[in-house]
Amino acid sequence: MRRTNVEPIRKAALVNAAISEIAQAGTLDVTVGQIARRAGMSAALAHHYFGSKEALFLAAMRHVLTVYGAEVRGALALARGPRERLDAILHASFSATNFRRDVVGAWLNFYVLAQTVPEARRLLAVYQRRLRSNLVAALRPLIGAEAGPVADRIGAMIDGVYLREALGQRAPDGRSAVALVGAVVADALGMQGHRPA
Amino acid sequence: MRRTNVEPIRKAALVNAAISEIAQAGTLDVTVGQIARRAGMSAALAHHYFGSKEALFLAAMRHVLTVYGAEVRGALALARGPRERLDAILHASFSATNFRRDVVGAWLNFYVLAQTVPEARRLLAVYQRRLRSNLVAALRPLIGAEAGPVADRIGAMIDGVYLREALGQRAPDGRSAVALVGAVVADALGMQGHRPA
DNA sequence: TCGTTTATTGAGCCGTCAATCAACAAACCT
DNA sequence: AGGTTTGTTGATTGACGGCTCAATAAACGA
Repeated sequence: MRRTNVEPIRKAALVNAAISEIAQAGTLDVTVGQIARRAGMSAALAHHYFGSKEALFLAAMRHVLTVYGAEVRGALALARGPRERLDAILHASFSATNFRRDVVGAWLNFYVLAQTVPEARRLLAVYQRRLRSNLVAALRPLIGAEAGPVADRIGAMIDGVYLREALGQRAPDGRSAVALVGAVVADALGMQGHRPA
Repeated sequence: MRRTNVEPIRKAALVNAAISEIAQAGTLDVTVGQIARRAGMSAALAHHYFGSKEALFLAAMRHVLTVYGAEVRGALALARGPRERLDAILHASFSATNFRRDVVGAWLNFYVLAQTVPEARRLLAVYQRRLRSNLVAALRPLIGAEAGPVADRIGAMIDGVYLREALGQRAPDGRSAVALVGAVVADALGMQGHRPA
């Protein structure tokens, strides 16, 4: 066995470079060469490690989803009670690591990719299912049967805030994003009992 | 002067074809040739009328935004009172013409385009400003100073529902989309007086 | 009829980019 | 040292797509 196993290092560098480049130029214009240069190696090496441009994109997407998932799980583990679980999900979604400009830009491009590439579609579907199930689990003790519909609202809201951030001219602000979604959550919880349906 | 001025006809055909093709393949893979073929003409003619691929994309984007804007204005003209104005905006946003799969797909790609092309960014910014100002105008008589923040929530919610629809496997359902956003609106309006902040 | 304007296209140039390959470099083992 | 595995790249290829252009067809006016 080699002493320095460079493969994972190279792959990680390429994945990070891909995220940045994709966010900046879109999957449309970004070339393997650009990504490789940013990662400090030749285009040939990128092909050597990932085989194809598409495979590299999917790896980048998996990485973003993995990091996000890990952060959510970590925050949930510390939460005591349903309200804290909700807060944990929101804060993880808009944390400094996930709510960065380039990551948000990459997300947007992944959505576009998902319209064509089945594997990308599958990955996004997994993310959405997990998010929904986490939300429902936290909401159920608070509002019972309403948990499903309310989870759908919050989920759409999170995606919407992400989408808008991709276009915003100023740097992403996790705090205000949490406040925005948090208001919807508070409304939905507060309405319990005030209205029949 | 020619009897039949084909130019506007050709341009409209190209714009519609572009929307469909973009939604299906993304701005990445779609070629001018594909769009032109769908519109029933040669790629050379598409270049003749629009000059460049990017100009064609922007024309398609303008068309989508124009149709949407006209529909909102039309619905607002018929509305009596703030509540009906809110409903009018929602229904126009998710009407059968705007909430079609290919149109939603095109929207998504326009967002990506806006990350690189300044003119696309400008167009999206105009759309967002108009939507917000319409929402605020309708909300102000109902909730006063809260109109601004609530409009931001509803706006993000609409975008989020659009985004999710682009990925959904079943056909877009305007009714359920209106219900989703409508619930947030109802919550926000209902909360008036129940909470201090 | 004939020239002029308008509409349209096939062919091709030019550039780009994903992917391949053969060769080189370096670390390791024996 | 010699050989083998691992890491890396420049050069090349093959394909493709945006865009141009010269040429054709058709509609019109005089």
